[in-house]
Parts: sequence; structure tokens; C-alpha cells
Amino acid sequence: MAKEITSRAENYSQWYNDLVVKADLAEQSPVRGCMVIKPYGYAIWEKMQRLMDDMFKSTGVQNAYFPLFIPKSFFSKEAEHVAGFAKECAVVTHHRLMNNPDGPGVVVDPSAKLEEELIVRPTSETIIWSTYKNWIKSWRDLPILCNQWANVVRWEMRTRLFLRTTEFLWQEGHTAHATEQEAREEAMRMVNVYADFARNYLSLPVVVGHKSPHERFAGALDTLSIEAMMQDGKALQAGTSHFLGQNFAKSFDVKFADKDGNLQYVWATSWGTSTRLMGALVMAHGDDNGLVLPPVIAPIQVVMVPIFKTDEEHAAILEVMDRIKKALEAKGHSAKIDDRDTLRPGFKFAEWELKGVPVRIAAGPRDLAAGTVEVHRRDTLEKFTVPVEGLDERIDILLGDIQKNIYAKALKFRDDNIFKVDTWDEFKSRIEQGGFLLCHWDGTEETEAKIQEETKATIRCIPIDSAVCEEEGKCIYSGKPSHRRVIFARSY
RNA sequence: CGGGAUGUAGCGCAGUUGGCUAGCGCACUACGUUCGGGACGUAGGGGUCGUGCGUUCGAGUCGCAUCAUCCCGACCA
Repeated sequence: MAKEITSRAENYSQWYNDLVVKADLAEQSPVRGCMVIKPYGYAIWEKMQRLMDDMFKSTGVQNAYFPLFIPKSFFSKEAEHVAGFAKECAVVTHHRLMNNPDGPGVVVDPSAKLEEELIVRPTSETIIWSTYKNWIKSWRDLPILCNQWANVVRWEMRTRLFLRTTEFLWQEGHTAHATEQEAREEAMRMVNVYADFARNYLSLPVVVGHKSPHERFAGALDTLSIEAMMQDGKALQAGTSHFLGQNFAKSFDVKFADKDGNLQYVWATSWGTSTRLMGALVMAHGDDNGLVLPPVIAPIQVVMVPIFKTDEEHAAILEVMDRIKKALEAKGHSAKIDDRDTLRPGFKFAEWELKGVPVRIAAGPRDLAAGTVEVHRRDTLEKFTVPVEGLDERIDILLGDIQKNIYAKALKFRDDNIFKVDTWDEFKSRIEQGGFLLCHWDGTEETEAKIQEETKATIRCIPIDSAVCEEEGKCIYSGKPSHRRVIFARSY
């Protein structure tokens, strides 16, 4: 186990990488840009899955699964979509290997070339819409609300653990509706589900907004996203929800007979979140001691470290801790007793802090005699000595407090780093410090591109909260009139 | 694909103007002492110095090539 991790202040990227690896979340795999998610990291992902799944199901969404491989021809049906993804697709061209006739090892068997190449899905719109065509005949078949948990592959040029890996895990929802209004409402509902999920469970204060046309998903008419702020002031897109209009329905010829018997194209949405959320968690809450996990998604909420010298002490303390563990579990919290006898307490303290466990309970002979334990909270690093009596109640409350406090801290950080900026000079200097800049924008792609070129800042979103952005003003760059502010930031 | 850097033990690194048996810290193994914030001692194990070719009496060290990784851009959830 590593002694220290790089400080955030020294090198944020390095700190992040170290933290992901040392907290035992994931590591680089031998395959370029891919990662191995380790059991501890995967346990967090499983919790996210479970919580999100429940939210989806309460809105009538069902899970399904579609193939990994997409015939090339499917992929080329929607022009904008293919333009958006063509550069980053893995392609299967053969289906067999053979012994190398010229030496050791194996080679691709040239006689096993596929008639039509298969694309490893970078997203599943095309295969799903070709399937939906068979499912949809009448207005009675609508809406269709499906989600799939899957892996996808995007051959990105540069990768980073969790934030941008070649292969990643995600969920993608794909819905079909009879009317435009219903589809637009669905896209909005799902982005709000994501926002609630991020705020309530991940303690991430996110901004909900529309993407500018330039930043839209390939093939969408409108893209909504949740944007989170990392501790270096950069933005991270943490989830997206797209209104796809009738683009895919037209490309894949998906029509239904309405109540009057007229054939109409269906309206579509798609929405997704990925293992990137894990990266968001690390970058938003982590400190120089390691990960800080909100209790709701922490795989272990309470860890107990017994301190002892003799076997008698050991047995007595374990008995107490076992009782505490059962009481906590009865309240629905996961607790672990770190009973490894080869490691010293100080080492364990540091290790569990690195892994972000929200609450630690330590107890030794002194506590045993006094009927107390030492409780340590990860978010503030504070320690208290409290009686064993009624401990489960206290911990229950404490976990709730920690969840709220992590959110409050992140919210304060974000709000302290959102600035209304009205001059181009201020914009240019401010952007160097990071943060979200609320500015007027003339609505043109030219201006957006110029600003990005000069400052590396992009429009993260046009917030849907009209209170923060709707007002008359002049574009920060061109000086042309503008009706609302948008958020500019540098991003991951 | 452009710019920069790095490849030496599982991890992190040192290795001088080429020189003799390739080293250090962590981790690992054994024993002992420790144990309330990342223990210590003693004794061990572990290396074709990324790969290939070259220069040389002699290459971890110099040259060329090649591969890989990381960082900064362009691209993206």
C-alpha cells in the first residue's frame, strides 16, 4: 500500500490517477485505453446501478439488452450520427484465427473475412431503432421505454481512467413516442432524474441545461446535460438526455398508425450515464488523504478497527464490535470489522481513509473499560469519543449528516466558482482560474468557436433555470444583443 | 495525428566523463520485538537494464531504428 498520494495542488491529473489506482478502484489494463475495474470500484458502480435502476423503473422504464455488434450498413443510415462516431469505431473484419504458417503464434485467417464488417457499438441507437421497427405498428405500442446496461467502445485518442476510457460501462435509455411533446417531456424528465440522482446520492451539485447546437449529440435535435464542477474548476459532463426528433424513425422507417389510421413517424429520445460518474465522484469530493465517498454509494459505510494487545482484549473488543455491526446492519447500513491481525491500527486508518469509507469506529482496552468507542468521520476528519450505548442511532444520524455535508461543501465550492462575467478581458483572465462563467452569447457557432479557440472554454450548457440566466445583455465576444446567459467553462 | 517526456525487480527511483559483482526505498519471505495514526531489527528471495542493430577491448551509460507508456493539443460520455 502506498504511503502518500500526490497532492491536488501539485498536479491535479496526477493526483486523480494516483487516487483511482491507490484507492483500489481501477487500474490500466494491457489494452490501450481500457481499464480493469477492481472489486472495490465495481461495488460502487453496482450501487449506482441499483439506485438508478430503481429511479428508472419508477418512471416505467424496462431493462432490455441489444447486441454488441452492429452491421456497418445500419450504422450509415443516419448521416449526422455516422459523421459523429465514424472516427472512433472499432471494426470487426474477421471471425477466425489460424496458426501462423510462417512461424510461431497465430494470425488472422484471411479466408475468414466477414461479408459485412461489424461495428462494436459506440452507442446503440442504430441497432435499437432497427429493432423498434419490428415492435411498433400502432399507437397502442407506444410509448416504448427501454434501458440497457452495457459496455460500449469508442476509440478515443486520449484516455483517462473512468473519465474517458476506450471501453466503458453505461446505461443507455431509448424511448419511442407518438408525439413530439411527449418525447421532449421524456428527455426533460430523464435529465432531471439524472440531476436528482447526482444531487441526492452522489452529493454532486449539477447544473441542468441545454447543449449548444455545436455540442449536441450526433443526430439529436436537442441535448440536455448535467454538468458538474470538479475541484480544479473544470466542468465534467456527467449525463446526457437527447431529444432525437424523428431522425432515427425516418432513417430506420419506424412508423405507427395513429388513432385516425394515419401512418406517422415516431418521436425518439435517448439518454445515458456512464462509469464517468465514478470519476466525477473522485474529482469532486476527494482530498489529499484519498477518496471521500458519500455514504449512500459507499460500499462500506462504517469500518471498525479493533485495537488490542492480548487475545483476551481482542476477543472482548470483537464481541462489542460484532454487536455494533449487527445493530448497524439492522438499520440498513453496511459495516465491516477490519480484523486483520498483521496490520497495525494506524495503517488501517490510513487505508480506509484512502478508500473513502465515511465513518470509522476504533475501540481498544481504554474504550472497553469506559464503555465508549472512537468515531471518526471521513468528510471532516473529526474524531469523537462516544458511548457504545445508542451508537447505532448516532451513526445513523451521522451518515445522514455526512451525506448532506459533502453535498453542501461541493455546492459551496461550485457557487464560489460561478462568476457573472461581462467583459472579454475579464473572461480571459477568469477562465485561467477555472470555474463556470455566466456570460451573454450571441447564439452563433462562429462566436462559440472563436471563444474556444482563444480560451479553450466551451459552452457547457444553457441552464434551464431561467432565474440564473434569462436577462438582456450583450455578447461577451461580439457585443451583439443576447437574451440569456450561458455557462462557459473548460471541461474534461 | 502534431509537441514534450519517460522506459532499470511487483511499485517508485538512482546509476558520474562508457569500466570491474547493477544499486536504493517500498512491497514480498522467515524469526524476534512491537501494536491508541502508515512499526523496528536481523537474515533472505527477486533483474535477459523496453526491443533490435551498431560503435567499442568493454554499453544500463554512446549512435540509429523500433515499440510502449505518460503529459500537453485536436476529439469525446
